Amino acid sequence: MVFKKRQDHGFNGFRLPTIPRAPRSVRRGLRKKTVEDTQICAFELLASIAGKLLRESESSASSNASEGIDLLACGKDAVKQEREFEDKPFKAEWLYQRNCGDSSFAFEMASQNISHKSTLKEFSHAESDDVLERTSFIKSFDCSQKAGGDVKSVICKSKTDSENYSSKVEGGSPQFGESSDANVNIEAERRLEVVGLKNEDANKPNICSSKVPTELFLESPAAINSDSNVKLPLRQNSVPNACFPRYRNDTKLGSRDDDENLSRCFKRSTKLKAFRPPTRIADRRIRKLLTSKYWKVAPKLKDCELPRSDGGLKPLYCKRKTCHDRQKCQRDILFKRRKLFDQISVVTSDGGFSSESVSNSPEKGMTEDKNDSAAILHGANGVSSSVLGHQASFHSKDSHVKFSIKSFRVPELFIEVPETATVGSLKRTIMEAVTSILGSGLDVGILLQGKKVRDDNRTLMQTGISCKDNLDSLGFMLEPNTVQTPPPTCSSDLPPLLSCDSSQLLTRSPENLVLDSGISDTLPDLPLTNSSNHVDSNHDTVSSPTDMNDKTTPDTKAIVAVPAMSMEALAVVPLNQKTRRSELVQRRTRRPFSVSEVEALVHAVEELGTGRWRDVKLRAFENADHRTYVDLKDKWKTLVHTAKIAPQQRRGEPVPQELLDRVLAAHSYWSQHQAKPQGKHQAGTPKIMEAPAEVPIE
DNA sequence: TTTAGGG
DNA sequence: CCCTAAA
Repeated sequence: MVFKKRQDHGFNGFRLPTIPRAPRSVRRGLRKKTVEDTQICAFELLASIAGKLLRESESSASSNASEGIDLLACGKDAVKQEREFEDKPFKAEWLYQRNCGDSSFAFEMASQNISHKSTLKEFSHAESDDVLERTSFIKSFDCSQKAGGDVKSVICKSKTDSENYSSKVEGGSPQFGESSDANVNIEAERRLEVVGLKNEDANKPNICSSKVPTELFLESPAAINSDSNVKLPLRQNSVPNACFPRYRNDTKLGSRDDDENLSRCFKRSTKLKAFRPPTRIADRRIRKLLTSKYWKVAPKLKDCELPRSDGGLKPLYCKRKTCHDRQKCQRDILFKRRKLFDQISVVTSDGGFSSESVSNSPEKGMTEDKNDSAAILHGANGVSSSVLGHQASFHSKDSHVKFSIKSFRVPELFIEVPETATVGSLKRTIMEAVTSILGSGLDVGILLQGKKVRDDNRTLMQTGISCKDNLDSLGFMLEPNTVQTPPPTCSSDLPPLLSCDSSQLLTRSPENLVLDSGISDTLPDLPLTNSSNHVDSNHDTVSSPTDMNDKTTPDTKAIVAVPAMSMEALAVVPLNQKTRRSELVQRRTRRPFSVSEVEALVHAVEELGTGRWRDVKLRAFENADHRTYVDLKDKWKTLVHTAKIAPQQRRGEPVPQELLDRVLAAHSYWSQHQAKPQGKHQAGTPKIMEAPAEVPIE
């Protein structure tokens, strides 16, 4: 029977195509992509942060994103800005400098008036989880620069000492957190100054592949203590722990409430870090990360997945409370969650920073990475910091502690996305998350010998940071500022859609997929920061374009949004974000092929063969703009598959067996006559046709 | 832009 | 359907 039908169709269908191929130019209607998906590279991230800081410092005052960008621009001299943390006693100056040649990026930060006692809280590697927990609920991004992969390291020096110390700090982000009241002001003395940039290269052989290392140097006056007089020396050897045992458990001065909670959520994730491949290359862009492979991998690597997992939606990043809620919310079966784990770059001994995080980019894999990797392994935390042999002498009160930070680590960003989400949406989601984080503000955490120093009030001396030994192990971490992002009910972390509205998602309307909206909400209040998250919200999508509330924010966004590129790119980019968004977008709505379409497809393929999808499109789907040749090719693929499987296993609108038989026949035929044979086989070759006979003919 | 494949 | 590497 079947047979017959086939014949009926005649192998006519298989005749060589008579139709000359139409010029490709003909095609139209296919979807176009923009290449430039937003990608974030570490560098950008860093830049954005810097920009943000600037802005804040400047406060509303001015500037457009452009300023930030400008700073970044190559060749430009460093710009300094002071920033005051209103909340905080600190005043910091950031110096941004980036040279094209050096690709050095420096921050100069001076903190003044730090009168805080800080207590340390240790975290050991073992504890790393905790640390992570606290710090991150977000996966960290590498700040590595895209290109060469920059390594970032922190170098500490004490001015007094001629010697330089370079210590690398693993994730370095300083937290400015909570010190608020300090009784003591140590103003001048305490300030941290950011010292000029240095090229690693000069100092060291750059292990890092990165051509343009970014370094941050901080110089802090030796005297950390309120009393400049204080002596550091004794402690040098002592481990912070020993020194300040009592502090350990101390309350966190500024500590965030949230941290712990958050951390819990993420604990597991933290482990992942260890696994991370050292590879880092700045170049990589997040997007790559996004790729399915990574996703898949990541989970495996870790155990971390949240228990709640399957269900459904997951918040981009959770804060503790939200997590619970969300869990409840999760229902969707449809969606799978994916997690993205990014790690933060770790500073390698040589200073190379590793950003392994997302980057997959193997290309660069530098040897140096090993170090990094090791570090990573320890604790993703970045706890490990290799120390360059630096000697620090803090004897003098005057002495300033100098350090350069080559890389910042951003805490893990935990992202969950429905399976149905497209890569584009994923990208967007990440961007948003990043943006949001930035928006909400990053805190800088200080790690001393792998332990997180929590109390901001303590002087450097008190904490032992001034000690040379400690400097080596001094690290900074960038962590999301939990505090700022209050966990407003649900919305806070996750986009509402994801969290609760799974149903919508299910519907698969693309719009629903948009993650942003929720995210944006998340960002709270910081004037500057807040809306930033929206970066892309798409106009197309549901989310409201309200994105930017502030003008101030734009910069951040801009930076983030910008695909990682050369500095120039950064400079340029600022304006376009929205455009991008639209493009990144959602996956097209699903439009199952109707039987008639299948029939038309089969017929066209019978005549044209496989491998000429454009022609098939033109012939049979000329008017169906929503069917691209890629779609047709994919459909054919699925038809072939469908035809091979048991009918019971087929899903969706049933395709007449007759068509499936033709599919197999044509598939078989064309697979054997691959080339679109000029020779004419025409109707002939019944055998071939029959071959497919796998199909249950009878 | 198309093809060809993997996801 | 998406995303990409190759053509």
